[in-house]
Amino acid sequence: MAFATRRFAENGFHPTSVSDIVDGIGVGKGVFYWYFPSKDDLLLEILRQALVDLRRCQQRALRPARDPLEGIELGIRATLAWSAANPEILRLVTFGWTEENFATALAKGRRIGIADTARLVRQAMDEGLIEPGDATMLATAIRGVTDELAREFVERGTDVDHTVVDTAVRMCLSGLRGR
Amino acid sequence: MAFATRRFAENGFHPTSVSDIVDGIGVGKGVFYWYFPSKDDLLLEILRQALVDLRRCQQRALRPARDPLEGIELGIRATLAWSAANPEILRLVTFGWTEENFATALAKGRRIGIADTARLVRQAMDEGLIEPGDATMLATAIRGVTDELAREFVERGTDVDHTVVDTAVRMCLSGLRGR
DNA sequence: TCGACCATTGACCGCTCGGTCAAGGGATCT
DNA sequence: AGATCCCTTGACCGAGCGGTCAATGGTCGA
Repeated sequence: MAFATRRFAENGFHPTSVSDIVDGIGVGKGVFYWYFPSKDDLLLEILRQALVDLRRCQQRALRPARDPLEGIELGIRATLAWSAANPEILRLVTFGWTEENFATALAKGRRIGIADTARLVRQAMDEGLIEPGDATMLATAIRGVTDELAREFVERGTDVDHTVVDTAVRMCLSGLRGR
Repeated sequence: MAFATRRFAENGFHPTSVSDIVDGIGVGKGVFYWYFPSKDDLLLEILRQALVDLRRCQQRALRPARDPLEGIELGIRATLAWSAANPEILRLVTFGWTEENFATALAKGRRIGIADTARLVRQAMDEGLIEPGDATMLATAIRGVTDELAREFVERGTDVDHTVVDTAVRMCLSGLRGR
């Protein structure tokens, strides 16, 4: 799976053949189909595991938060750190959105992620930390900032340094606090 | 090109064959290769035209702006309106990022778009409307908000109503104005 | 020592793909 | 009428794909 992830990310999913993968790791083709029912299922499995891993990272990261806004901040930082550490996965996710059977799996993960954030946003509203509003939409916007910055810096090959992370955090938090 | 755009968006680029396209519009295969050197070039051409069209829309939209921040706002609104009007293109763009020869074309368009925004941000800094900072990075974050919200609503099939646009605008502007 | 069984091999299959090209309209000009 | 040129056709091609499977190690319990 690690090797396939790398190849898919470098070459694209369709242009990378099953033969490429098995030849690359020096095994026969049969062994691939012994462990995976199809090439599509391989990618699905890679995506599923990645989403689970990301969410676990986020949850672990925001545990020490003392209030919802700090939780959001820690979540953003964790997401960016994870993205920086898994650039290949990001490319696969991007591709996944362009074909239906992968997109449905991703949509599930995204709904979950946004719901996680929205819960924190709603808490912040309840505690009077920010003005009331559509929590889900705000959570979507936050995801937008983090996703795009992550994508940008993965692409540029730059390490995600503090400046970027701080920008993302500041934009999201002051965006939440409203005009 | 219109038909191919639709098919690519629905089915994915690789799963849609040239035969699908020419059969779909009722012409022979030869006529395709008379007008396009290859299937890849067709997609490249679609993307190139789309990026040009988007930029033209943005430029036209922000002409009546009286100050840089208003320019940014009008640009965001124009981008979201265009995205809502061209959902298929958005899918193709997403796919394009996953394969190198399309990604390079897109990267060029993105650099241009971010530079356009960054110029406005820098102007706003010079005029003292917002605090100084890294204009390009802020422009990147703005693009993140708009892209993601656009993608979200295109996907949900919902029309982009005023609430969404206003949220995007508010997040970006108050994000710019800083803490 | 000998099956039983899990894991592995890679030649092979049918199929579809992107791309080619000889042949054939059908305007337009001479 | 004939020649020229532009556009169009669709049968055809080699290549490479995802996926199969009979054959074959290699390991371990009896």
